[in-house]
Amino acid sequence: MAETDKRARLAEIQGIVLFSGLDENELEEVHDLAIRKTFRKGQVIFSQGEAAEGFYSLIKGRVKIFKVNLEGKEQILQFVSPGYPFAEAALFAGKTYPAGAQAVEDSAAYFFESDGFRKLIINRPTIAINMIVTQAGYLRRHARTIEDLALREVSGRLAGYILEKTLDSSNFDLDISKSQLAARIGTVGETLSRTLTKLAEKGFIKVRGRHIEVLNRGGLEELLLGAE
Amino acid sequence: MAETDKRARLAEIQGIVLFSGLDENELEEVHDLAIRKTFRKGQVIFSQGEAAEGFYSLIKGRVKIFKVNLEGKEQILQFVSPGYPFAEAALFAGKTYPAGAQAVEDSAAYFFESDGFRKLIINRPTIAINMIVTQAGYLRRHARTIEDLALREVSGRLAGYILEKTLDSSNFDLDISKSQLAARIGTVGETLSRTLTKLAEKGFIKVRGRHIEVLNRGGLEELLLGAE
DNA sequence: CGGGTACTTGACAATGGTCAAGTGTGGTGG
DNA sequence: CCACCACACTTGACCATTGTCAAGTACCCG
Repeated sequence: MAETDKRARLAEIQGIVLFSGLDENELEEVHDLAIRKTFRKGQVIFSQGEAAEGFYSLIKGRVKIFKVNLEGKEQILQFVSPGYPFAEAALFAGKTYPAGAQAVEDSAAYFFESDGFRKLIINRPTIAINMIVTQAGYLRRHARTIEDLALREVSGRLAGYILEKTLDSSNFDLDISKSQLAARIGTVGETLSRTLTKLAEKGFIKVRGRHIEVLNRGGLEELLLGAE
Repeated sequence: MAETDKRARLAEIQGIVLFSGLDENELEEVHDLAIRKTFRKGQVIFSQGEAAEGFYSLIKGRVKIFKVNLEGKEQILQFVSPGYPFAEAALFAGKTYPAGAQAVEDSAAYFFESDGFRKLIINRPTIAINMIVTQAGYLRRHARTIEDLALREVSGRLAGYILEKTLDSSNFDLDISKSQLAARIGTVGETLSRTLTKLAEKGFIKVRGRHIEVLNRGGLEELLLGAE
C-alpha cells in the first residue's frame, strides 16, 4: 500500500516539467523532498507578503497567482497549469511571496522546502536547466502582460486572449469565469462584458454563455496590433 | 598586449553576476565564448522580433529593454545595470527577441552565442544557479511592474519609483530623462510632468530640474498603497 | 421552484492621453 | 562671451477609454 503509493507519487513527479529527463535515482531524491498537498476549489494556498518557505509544483487542477490592491481590485499574473511550478522565484529572491496563490479548482501540488531543494539542485544540473527554461517562459509571458497593460486597450488584450485560445480550432469554451478573465486581462467585469458585445457587433466573434466562436480572425489580429 | 587584454577581459567577466563564484578554469571557458561589443549612446542593440542568436551581459553603461506599439508609444520593461544579463530568456524560450534593446549611454557588453553557452552551462552548475537567481529577481520585478500598471494610478507608481531611489538618502538626481521615466512608469511625458507638480504642491517632494528631494515620505507611501 | 451568483446594461465620473502652444536650457558656433 | 537653435519639459484645453455605481436579467444549483 505504501509501496503503490510511492509508485503513484513518482509517476506524478515525473510529470512535472522541472523533473523531466531525470533518472531513477534523481527522481527518488526529489520524491523524498516533496510534500504532497491538496487544495479545495477556492482555497488560498498562500497570501502576498507571507513568509516563503518553499515553492510548489502543480500536478492537478488549476491555481491562479494574483495581486490585489486596497480597493480590492485584482490582477491575475498567471494561471498555473498541471506540471508547472509556481512561486519558484521565492527560492532565490526574497523571503516573502510577492503575490497570492489560490486554487481555482480542486487541486494537488507538491511542495518543496527551499533549503532542501537548493541543496538538491546544486548537484542536479538537469533540474537547474529545467528551472531556467520554465522561468524563461514565465519571463516572456510577463513581458507580454506588461506590453498588454501599457500599450494596448482592452479590446486589443481581449482579442489577444481569444486568438491564443483558438490557435487550432475556430472556437472554444472559457475555462474561467468572465470576471476572472477580466482580472487576467487587466480590467473589470463590466468593461469586459461591453467589449465582448462590441466585438460581437463588429462581427468578429459570436458569444453564447462561455462559448466563443471566432468569425473574423483578421479583425481580431488588427485589434491586437492597435488598429481600431 | 594580447595578454593584458585578456586579463582585462577576465576581470570584466568576473564582475558579471552570472559568473560570480567561478574558479579560474571556468572563467577561462566563459572568456573563450564571450564576444565583447561596444555600443554608442542611442544605438539599437537588437529589435523586437529579430532572430535571437544569443544573449548579453552588460559591463559598462546602461541599456533599456522596451516594447513599442504602432502609434509609437513606448513601455520600458527594465533598465539593465552593469554586471547584469539581458535577453537571457532568449537562451531557452523562443527564437526571437520579445522586446527591443537600446544603449542609453555609451555601453559595453559581452555577447554569448546560445548554443555554445547552453553547452557550457550544462556542466557548470554555478552558472546555472546564478542564472536562476537573476531570473528570479527579474521575475519579481516584472510582477511588480504588472501590479503597478494594473492596480495603481500614475501618482502611486511615481511615488514608488521615488521611494525606491531614496532608500538611504532623502534626495536624488534622475539618471534618465523625464520622458524616459514616463515610459518606464507606463505613462507619457505630459502626465508625468503634471503628476510631479501635483506631488510638489502637496508638499511631498521638491523638484528642481532633475533633482528630486523627498519632504514627506509618509505621504508618498500612502500614495503607493492606494490612498489619494 | 427558489435563491444566489454571475453577468449585462445604463448613466456618470475621472484618470489619463492627445494636440497645441509656450517656456526654459544647454550646447555650439560665430 | 553671447546669440541662437534644438530639444526637453511644462502647461492648457479637450476628449476617449475605462472604471464606478446601480439596477435589472439570466442562469445554475440545490
